[in-house]
Amino acid sequence: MHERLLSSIGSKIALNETAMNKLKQFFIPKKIRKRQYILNAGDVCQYITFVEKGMLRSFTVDDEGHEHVVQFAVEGSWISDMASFLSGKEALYNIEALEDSEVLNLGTQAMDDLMHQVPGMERYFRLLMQNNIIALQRRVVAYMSLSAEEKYLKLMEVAPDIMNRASQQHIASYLSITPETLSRIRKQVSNKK
Amino acid sequence: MHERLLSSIGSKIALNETAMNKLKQFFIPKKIRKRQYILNAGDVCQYITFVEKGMLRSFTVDDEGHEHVVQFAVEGSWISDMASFLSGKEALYNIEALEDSEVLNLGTQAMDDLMHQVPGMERYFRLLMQNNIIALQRRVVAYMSLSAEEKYLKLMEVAPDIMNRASQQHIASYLSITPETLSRIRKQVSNKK
DNA sequence: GAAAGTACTTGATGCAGATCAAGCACTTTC
DNA sequence: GAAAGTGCTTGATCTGCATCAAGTACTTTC
Repeated sequence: MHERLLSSIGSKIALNETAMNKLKQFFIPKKIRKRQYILNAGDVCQYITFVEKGMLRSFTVDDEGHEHVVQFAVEGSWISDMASFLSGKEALYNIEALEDSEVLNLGTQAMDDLMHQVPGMERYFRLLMQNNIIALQRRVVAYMSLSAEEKYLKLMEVAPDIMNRASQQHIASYLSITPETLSRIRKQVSNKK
Repeated sequence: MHERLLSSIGSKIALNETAMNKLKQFFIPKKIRKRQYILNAGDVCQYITFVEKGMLRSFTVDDEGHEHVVQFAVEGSWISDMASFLSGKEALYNIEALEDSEVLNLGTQAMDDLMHQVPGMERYFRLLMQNNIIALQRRVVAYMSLSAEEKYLKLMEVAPDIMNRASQQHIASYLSITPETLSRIRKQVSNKK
């Protein structure tokens, strides 16, 4: 149940057997079923969640009732409403399982303790955050400079796994285009070859 | 020359006199003039830069030659091409001073040493990165769900200082709209009152 | 296996914001 | 202080993608 977690952390910082065993204890394992929510907008986000198996998405619903996918999380990645998790304020995002999934939840206090008690964990999280920023900046630039088709092709190139596993609606929402447009783009792209 | 830096760090972690003095030594102070570049796309980004005074922007130029402002940095904030700084690969962004400015540069090695030698700095940077992520996610959602006018009003609300100090072109670029559209929006908004 | 729900496709139409173009105001230069 | 450069405004036109609408295919339910 913790293989992915340990290999993710182990790839960035050195971990001995003792550290590994200690580490595990801070996390709460949980199985969630497809369509199940682990966070509802308006609640306070209690955990930062590591995905061992399956796939989740975070999304907001705007004033017109349109959904916007903020993030997909597959095996080996983290998901949360960080603003809410860190501040204790109401979450803006919902988090929903897109497949039956297994996750490891880390609470606020547990995260603090973990960083104090297991050497290197502060560093691990810093590196994680850094990589996250790089990815987010790229996404911002993509939204600013690319057409619908270009965004689609770029995502295809960067995250083909997501393209295969997520529904077209959700991919469209992530790219910030309508499902209709995505459908037309797909047709066009497949005709070109 | 280091007041802003020390107060920024001091607000997130405890710093005694000794730590403060030690800290300063890792940074290279530099004065830059308006329009001067401190990073050119294609070079490797050597520093993460703290702004003591003035204002800078990072931006990319796309295939059609259009500029896109990724970030504004005013007093008390950091700016860099993080992907390049961390990986040693070619930078995608340019960084340019929008006013005469004073900055403190932190090199890769210096950053590492700083985190090892001054307690709490690892934590400081983690917190910095976290807040950055929250802001970036908000920006992504804004791009996805808001109209040009709404994005303008939101930025006005969140960062009125930037609206006053940056040129209209740069603000338009940051909002990912044309200067013409921004001009029209401004007129509209001022008429409404 | 009929019925209802859900996901994707395809077509017709509309619109927010881009592009193109020209003019105005202010600032820098020598 | 004339000339050139730079930034903002305003108008006319164009366009990529959204919206609305209807149809098809596949999946779930009992």
